[in-house]
Amino acid sequence: MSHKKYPFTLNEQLYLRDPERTLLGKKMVESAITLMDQQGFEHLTFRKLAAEIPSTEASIYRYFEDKYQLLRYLVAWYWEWLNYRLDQLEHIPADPGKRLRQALEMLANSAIYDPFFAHVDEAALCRIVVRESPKIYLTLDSQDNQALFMGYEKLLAKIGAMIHELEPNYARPKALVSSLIETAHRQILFAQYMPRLTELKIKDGDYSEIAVFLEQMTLAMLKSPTL
Amino acid sequence: MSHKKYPFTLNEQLYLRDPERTLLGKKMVESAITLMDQQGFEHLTFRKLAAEIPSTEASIYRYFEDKYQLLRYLVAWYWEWLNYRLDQLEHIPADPGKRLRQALEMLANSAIYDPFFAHVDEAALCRIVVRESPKIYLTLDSQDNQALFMGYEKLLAKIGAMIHELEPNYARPKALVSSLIETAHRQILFAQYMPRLTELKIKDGDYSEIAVFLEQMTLAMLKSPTL
Amino acid sequence: MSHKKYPFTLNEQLYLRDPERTLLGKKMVESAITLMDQQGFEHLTFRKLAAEIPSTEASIYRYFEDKYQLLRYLVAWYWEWLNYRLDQLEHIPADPGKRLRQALEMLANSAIYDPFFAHVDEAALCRIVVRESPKIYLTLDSQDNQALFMGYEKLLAKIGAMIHELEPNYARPKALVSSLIETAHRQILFAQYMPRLTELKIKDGDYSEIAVFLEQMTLAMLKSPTL
Amino acid sequence: MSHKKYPFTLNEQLYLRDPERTLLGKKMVESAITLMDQQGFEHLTFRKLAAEIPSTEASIYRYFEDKYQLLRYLVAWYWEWLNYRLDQLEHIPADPGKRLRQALEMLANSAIYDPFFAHVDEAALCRIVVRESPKIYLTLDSQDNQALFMGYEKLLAKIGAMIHELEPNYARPKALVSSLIETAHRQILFAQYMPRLTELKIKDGDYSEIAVFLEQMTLAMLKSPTL
DNA sequence: CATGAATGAGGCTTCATTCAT
DNA sequence: GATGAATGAAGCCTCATTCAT
Repeated sequence: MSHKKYPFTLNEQLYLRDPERTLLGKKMVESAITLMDQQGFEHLTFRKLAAEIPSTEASIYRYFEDKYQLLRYLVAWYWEWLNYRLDQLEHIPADPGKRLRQALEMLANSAIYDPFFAHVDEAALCRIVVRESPKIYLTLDSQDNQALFMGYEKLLAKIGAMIHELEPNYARPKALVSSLIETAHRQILFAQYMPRLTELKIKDGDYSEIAVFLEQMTLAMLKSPTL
Repeated sequence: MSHKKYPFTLNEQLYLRDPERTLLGKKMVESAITLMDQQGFEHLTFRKLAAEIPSTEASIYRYFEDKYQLLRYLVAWYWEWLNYRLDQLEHIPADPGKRLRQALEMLANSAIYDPFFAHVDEAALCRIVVRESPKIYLTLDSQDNQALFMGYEKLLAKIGAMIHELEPNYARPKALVSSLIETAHRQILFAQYMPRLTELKIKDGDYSEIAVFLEQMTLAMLKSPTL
Repeated sequence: MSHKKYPFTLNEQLYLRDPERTLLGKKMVESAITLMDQQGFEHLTFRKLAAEIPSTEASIYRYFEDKYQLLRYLVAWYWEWLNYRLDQLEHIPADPGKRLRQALEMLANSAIYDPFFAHVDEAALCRIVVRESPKIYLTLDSQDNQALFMGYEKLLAKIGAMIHELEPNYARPKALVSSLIETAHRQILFAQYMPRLTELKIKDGDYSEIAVFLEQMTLAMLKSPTL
Repeated sequence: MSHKKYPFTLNEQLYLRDPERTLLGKKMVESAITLMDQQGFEHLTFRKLAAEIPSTEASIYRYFEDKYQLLRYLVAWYWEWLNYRLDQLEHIPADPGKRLRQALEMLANSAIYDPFFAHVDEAALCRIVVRESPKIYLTLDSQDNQALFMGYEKLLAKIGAMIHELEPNYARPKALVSSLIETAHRQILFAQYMPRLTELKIKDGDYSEIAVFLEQMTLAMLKSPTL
């Protein structure tokens, strides 16, 4: 397990000891996701995490400075994972419109389990990112900021490039793609927990209504004359 | 001050004693907004809040069960305030398109100070809503949920009705309006704190780029054939 | 109600304002018994009591200095009530042995509701006395002590006199009667909550096994040569 | 000290970390007994206990869940200690009557210091048991109950067996022995703090009057025909 | 490298009491 | 005489972190 090549790497600022390199570290990540998802980041403590693993608080301190670094690690992991999935798609040759549509579909499915990473519950991780990341944005110093949003920026760049292929003159690709990403997250959240705030539905793990909404928004914006 | 008619009322579930009815209560709201904005909800404690007012923890507990209820109060206040502002706009007779444009402009300006409520720093409150509300969504039982999102739903209904006037056949007004609201919040956040994630800029309190982006998105969606 | 002649009076040290003289006062006594029985004296507070009545903390302070005085009031009330019941029995002329037996039976039934005092749940009050009175014994200064145990001493004197009639030479009537009283309390407690500590049973409110045990103990002691 | 074999063990439900195994734990027990005896269980707090040791509240919480578990620990310790003392007596071969008399004498002396347990003030502990245990009886769920009263039950069984040797047909040995135990406690209490409730006296640590009273009660009951 | 133990600081909440009406 | 509001002090408990093994 620890010998399998890991398909992406995270900045060293995001941990003290790389949790992917030991079994104990992987359990930390796994349990941290479970606990944060269930109780919220605010109520996570190293004591509870240690009890869940089970291990000791002191052991966790060897891997992460504090729970904030652990959260940053998870959020950064999430963005890198989306990039990794996007890269997988690009192996498939296709016309620009189809590739963009696939990318949007992937965003709509951003809460879906990836068996390649056995110890990560991506659906739970996505909920964590949705809930907690706005808070991180406003707390960070620029150092941490860099490490965290490299993944987000790469994503904007890649999907922005697809847009450029389709509509070379579109003026605000980053604003559009970041809106698409955030809209995907929000509409998934609303569909699942506050159905009175949207008409979109998720039925039995089928996110196609979300995907269609994103596609519609994208196409409309690209055709629309920039005001 | 206490005789001035308050233009909207909040559900009784949102407090123990109505903070609008006493000077002490208003100070609580004012200081809570300041502290939450500066340190984040997680780091707010009634002890710190009491020190800021200044008063005592025990006094605050007479008004709010805990800091979670206080946060729910603030978020609900925010949505009711947006409704109130929207109602102000509607007094002005205008053609449907112009009224919708005014509504979107108001959303783009949702972080702007309203002198009518002297003790509320709306810009700070908006940041709080952006940062903390996703967390509330996932923590609530349905009781609290109701009280909290009545304001949000009313907003969707009102702007939805404007859309209906312009485009009676549009199929997903709630999904569209909730996306517009959330996009407004996000783009404001990105423009201010993570400028590498969007091209939109806010210059000297001028939110017009945000407003234009929202209008463009709206018009594009309404013209676009529903897929 | 407040005009009905009260059949016994309590020392003025036991209250600030006589609770028997107002409806509010009676509710205090009634609710205090309920709460102390259910949650224990330690967890009783004037706030909870006020909420139960319902009234305010400040009102209760008009009647009792603090919860300790309230407890002393209740315990003293209990002993006076037992005296009152004993006096009722003595109205019935009977032979000494029968009268003593009736007294013991009354002790065995000390947890039984007396409809004359509508606002007092004697069974609950008895549990309170059993649970809390040992604590009072060791906390009191002699002033309070006097007021509290007058009732207990009168009871010892009365039943001691009956014993004297039967067995004029018995040397330790107070030790015997106080043991009987305490044994009654304890065996009732054990029968109800810790049945593995005694063979005695209480079936459907029938305390006769307890009564028989007390009678047996009394008779045996009186016949036995004092060592 | 930690190597000396401890002559009895307490159920694991009665603590989080065994206080007998560390110096800090022993100090907790010692100081808890002192404070509870002086101020009463109700006024004991982990803060005060920590100050007395001296240590911190957090450290105490590693040993005991709360002060209720600490009280349960002490009460259970007390009953196990009586059993231990009874077992010591039984090493001495003797005729049944003499052994029973020795057992009763031990009960009458249940407040006497045992130098084997240097950190336990048994006289204080006995007062605590007398004052506080009735309260525990009525608060317990059955789980805790089991752990607490195993010691009491064992005591009843052992002394009950002695009675059986003397009077094989006696019908209610548990009721008798539990009454003897409780009478011992009560008469000691009365003799020391409320001398007007009993003729029995304790002079200079001489509990023989109590012992004689218990013996008399026992013999009388055993000779008495069961009603 | 991992663990068991300890603890200063601070979180959340309630209490007991008083004051003004 | 009764009530509503306010508050200093203290309750209970957990956290974040360090140290020694």
